[in-house]
Amino acid sequence: MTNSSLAHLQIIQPLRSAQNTEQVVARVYDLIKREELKPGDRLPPERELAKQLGISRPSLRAGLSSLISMGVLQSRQGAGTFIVDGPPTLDSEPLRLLAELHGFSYDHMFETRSILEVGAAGLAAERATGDQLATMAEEIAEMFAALKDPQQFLLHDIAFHRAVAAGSGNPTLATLVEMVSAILYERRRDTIERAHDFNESLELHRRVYRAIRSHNPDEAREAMSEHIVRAQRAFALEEKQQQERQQPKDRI
Amino acid sequence: MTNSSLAHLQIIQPLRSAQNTEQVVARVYDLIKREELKPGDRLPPERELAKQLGISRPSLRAGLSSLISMGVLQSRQGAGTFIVDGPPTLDSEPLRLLAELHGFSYDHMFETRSILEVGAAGLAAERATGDQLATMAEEIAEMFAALKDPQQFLLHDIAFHRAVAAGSGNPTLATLVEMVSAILYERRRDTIERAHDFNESLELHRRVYRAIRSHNPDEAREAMSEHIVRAQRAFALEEKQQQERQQPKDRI
DNA sequence: AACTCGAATTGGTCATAACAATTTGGGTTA
DNA sequence: TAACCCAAATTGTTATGACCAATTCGAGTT
Repeated sequence: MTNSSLAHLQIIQPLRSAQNTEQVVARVYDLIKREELKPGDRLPPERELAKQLGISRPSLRAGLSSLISMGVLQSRQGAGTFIVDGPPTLDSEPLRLLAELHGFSYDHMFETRSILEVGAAGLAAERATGDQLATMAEEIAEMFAALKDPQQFLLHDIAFHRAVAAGSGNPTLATLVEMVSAILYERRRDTIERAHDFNESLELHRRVYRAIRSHNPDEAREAMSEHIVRAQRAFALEEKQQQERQQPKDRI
Repeated sequence: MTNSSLAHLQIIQPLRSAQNTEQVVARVYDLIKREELKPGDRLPPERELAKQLGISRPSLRAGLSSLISMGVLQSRQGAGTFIVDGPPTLDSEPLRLLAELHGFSYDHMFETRSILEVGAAGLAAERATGDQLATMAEEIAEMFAALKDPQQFLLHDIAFHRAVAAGSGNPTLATLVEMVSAILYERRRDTIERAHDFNESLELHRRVYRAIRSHNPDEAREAMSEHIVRAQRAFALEEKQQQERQQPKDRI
């Protein structure tokens, strides 16, 4: 609270990036909006884009770099720069950095994830399409097949939750779910090892699925809430095991 | 669904930005983590940072540009580059671009905002500190004082919601609330004009506040939910008026 | 003691060049 | 003819160096 009392009343800071960077972002924004480009398409080469905008290539690259780190673009040396395709799979860097900067804890992330996913499950119970339900069922089947393979199980776990988020029919919500989950999943991928009770996890997923399929929002919310509480416990356990494995090493 | 079936199973793409950009991000991340730098501090000059990392200035700038657009850093020509201070007031650019890219609608954003803020209100009812409650009360008083001034009213409206989000005791959640709200508020700042019933809005805010103060999570959630539904209606109305004002002009 | 102004600092931009990975197309070969 | 291979073109990646613009800060002046 050292700021002036007006500082935190601002809605959005007027101009944070350099002028040229803003220009590049606006230009890409424009290309997308005019529908000259759609996800998967290739941007004009840097040299040409720079000429179009009347700026130098290093400046252009600063702008593109922003868009890449925000997960809007993706570059492949020799091939080109592309508009990111597929579902809104946001790169989690922004949140990860903010997390570090402000000392977010995993507990807070789980709490947030719970709020988002419980909401998504409720909406999915009202709106999920047949295709989306089929995807959920399919991923559950894959999870069952992967009971002995933690890494594989985790992948289908993710896919299931993604399907639920998509089933909410709300892309904004789905994107936020993705952002928060990505950090947690990535962490978990490193710690997950031995199979604690995946059967229980599978059963909880099934319960969520059944509730959504039978269009019961309250039950879907309740089931998802319960599921995430358990997931958080499993996560905490893995963290603890991880620490115990590392501690002796560090001590020597 | 044109991708291979494995593509959307990836958790996080391994390396999206250029190598040097990654290096810069990692370096700043590191400086923050080692607590050599804290919010508000100034980064070493670009020329020196570039030398430290053994990369060129343009490359360094591409990295810094990413961090600036993610709201982690802020540059002032002649002064230096600083770590953003204050509450996690995330620049909304990332979401705004994704919104454009995937065609998010305002309705979806409101729905998402509702899920987030209802959750935040519930948590705030359990955890809000005396200071945070005082801030909420203060902002409501300011809103009352600004009943005739839409722009001013909106600012204190924002501040109130920010206080509730802070009261949740969950910075992750608060940041997401900020991201989604920023887009909606910014849009509203442009359309808000004549005072439709601000008294009703004020009363709804009071109801939320009372519920939080009396530590009643269910009532807080219910009140916030109701409030946002009304806000969405007001927003839609303003959008409609805005269109009606513009349409005749465009037609001539 | 207050003010002014210019030099130093620092971010913002540009031009050019060289490098690395991918793509593409022509030529070769089976 | 079809498959393969290699070299040239394309395109992103990085570096060097220079100059501009805004801010900062201190020496000099009033």
